[in-house]
Amino acid sequence: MLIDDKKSAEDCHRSRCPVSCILEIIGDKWTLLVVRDLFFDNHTFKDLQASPEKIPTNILADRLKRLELSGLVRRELYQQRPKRYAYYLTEKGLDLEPVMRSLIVWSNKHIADTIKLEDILKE
Amino acid sequence: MLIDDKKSAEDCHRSRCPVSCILEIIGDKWTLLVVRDLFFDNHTFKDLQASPEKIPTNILADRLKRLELSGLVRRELYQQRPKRYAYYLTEKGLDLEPVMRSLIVWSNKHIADTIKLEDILKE
DNA sequence: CCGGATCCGGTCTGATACTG
DNA sequence: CAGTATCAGACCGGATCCGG
Repeated sequence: MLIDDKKSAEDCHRSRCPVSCILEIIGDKWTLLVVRDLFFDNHTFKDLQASPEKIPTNILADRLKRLELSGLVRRELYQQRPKRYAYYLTEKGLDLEPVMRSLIVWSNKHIADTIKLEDILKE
Repeated sequence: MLIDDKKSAEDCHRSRCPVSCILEIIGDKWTLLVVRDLFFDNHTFKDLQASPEKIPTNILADRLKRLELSGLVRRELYQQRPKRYAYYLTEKGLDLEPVMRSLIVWSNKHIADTIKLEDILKE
């Protein structure tokens, strides 16, 4: 995995379209779910794995790697032996908050029974 | 195609997570690109096909169907013989504007050389 | 020629098993 | 616990075909 999507990346850069370019990074089924969990204080591999969508371990590992490569996530060693890492959003990652927020607002308005933003943000 | 993703949909509904739910609709590589083009006054199949990302015709047809089923897009007959349809965002679809906007803002800030929002919105 | 539908090879996903 | 390996099958996307 982690093949470089060379062709898409070229397309993106050539067109210089901001939508196309960001979708190269977060435009798949799982990445934004991982970002969501990182926003809501899940930081270890285990925590991230425990989300209701049950992300497969290999996909999770791959997405974390990609997010790190893109500079949205940074790894931090929190235990020496055995080595354990926690994952945190960088500033660049945290800047996705308006995206997250607008997605939630839309869902709350248009999809019945989704958990309300106000309830989520009680932290 | 257009298989119903039954399992994911169940997961989404069970968790009631707004992020998860909206990603069921727009969380793939192409859908948001189609939405982008609809925002920027491309409405025929041909127009949509002409975007720099060169979406394959079968994928485009599939995404338009899904978007219609989700109620984000409506089709309008604009020519009788041969039948020709134009695609428009519904109100629900237009409500994605803040999502679109936040994505563009993020790209402008973090990805070099992407076309600026101000330039795009000169319409 | 336009708007798709169909076919098909290759890639990626994701369930499971496995390792340190 | 935190990942890596494996592998069948789903899905993507390129090419082609077809009705109007």
